Amino acid sequence: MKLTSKGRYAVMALVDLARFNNINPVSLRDISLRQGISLDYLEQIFSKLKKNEIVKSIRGTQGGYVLNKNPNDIKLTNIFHAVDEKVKTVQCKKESKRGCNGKATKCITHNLWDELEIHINTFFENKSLNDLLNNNKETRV
Amino acid sequence: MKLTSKGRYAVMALVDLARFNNINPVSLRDISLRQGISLDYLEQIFSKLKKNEIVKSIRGTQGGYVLNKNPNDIKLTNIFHAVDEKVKTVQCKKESKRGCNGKATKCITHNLWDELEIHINTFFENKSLNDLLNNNKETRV
DNA sequence: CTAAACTTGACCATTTTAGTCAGGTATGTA
DNA sequence: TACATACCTGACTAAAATGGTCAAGTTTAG
Repeated sequence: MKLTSKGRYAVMALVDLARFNNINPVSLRDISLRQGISLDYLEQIFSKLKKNEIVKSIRGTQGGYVLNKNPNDIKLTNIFHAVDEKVKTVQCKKESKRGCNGKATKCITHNLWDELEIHINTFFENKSLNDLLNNNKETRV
Repeated sequence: MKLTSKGRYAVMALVDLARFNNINPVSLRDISLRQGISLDYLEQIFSKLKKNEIVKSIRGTQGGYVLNKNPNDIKLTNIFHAVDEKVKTVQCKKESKRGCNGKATKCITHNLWDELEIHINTFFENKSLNDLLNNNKETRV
């Protein structure tokens, strides 16, 4: 069980973006340099963030990206959802007719995984981009 | 971010085992049939569970596996640890000298991933095999 | 009109996952 | 003692996911 780097990068990039958000659009090139993330990969990620209306793009010279919402209203759960980072514990949910493992009933640990998903998602829903900004200010050396 | 099936199977198999534990050793063959998990794969998993002293094996005809501890003392965290299912959010911890992404400092979201790991691990530490047994009894159809 | 920056989609090497396969070894029972 | 049952071990592998790169655009400020 691990987080993919797509999700990690998305959050890192958005925190970076949020820091400079008030002044100017931020170019992916800058984020790439500051955060050490490949430019091409960032483009894939921001394409998804834009589709999900988390950021807006401004084209042309001096263009870049800006947040499309208040940092307080951007929850981690929104970010992860945008880049297809989902908390998935059970496969069994797919086949709605049959239970898990092709049996007629739910697998004996089904409830557990449901609980776990809720537990993790709760964490993501309560954490906003703004929380991260503050947390980072406090603890930065 | 998802759970691997090795971890899921380990928990499923142990719940199955715990149900019949008081009477006789349970053969992997039976678990395989009841839970729809490949026998060969189960053997890999139980080899690890045994190394971690979660189960004991009894060889020969009528042999099988039994729990090595009270179901109350087997926490999910023990099971996952045994089968190498770990909650991993940050890569950055590996290179202790340098920070994340080869930079000198911690990445700006480092604290977040630490918090998340703790959040998830807490869940696993508080859940025992016994909890699962009871939970399953209540909700089974 | 040109350089900076966004946009899109195809492509790919590596790693992980989720097993299978092919051999064993130990032991209770007939 | 034979043999069936069940554990034991390690090598192997197909398929999927990951973590990107590459190429070829389009848009717009200056």
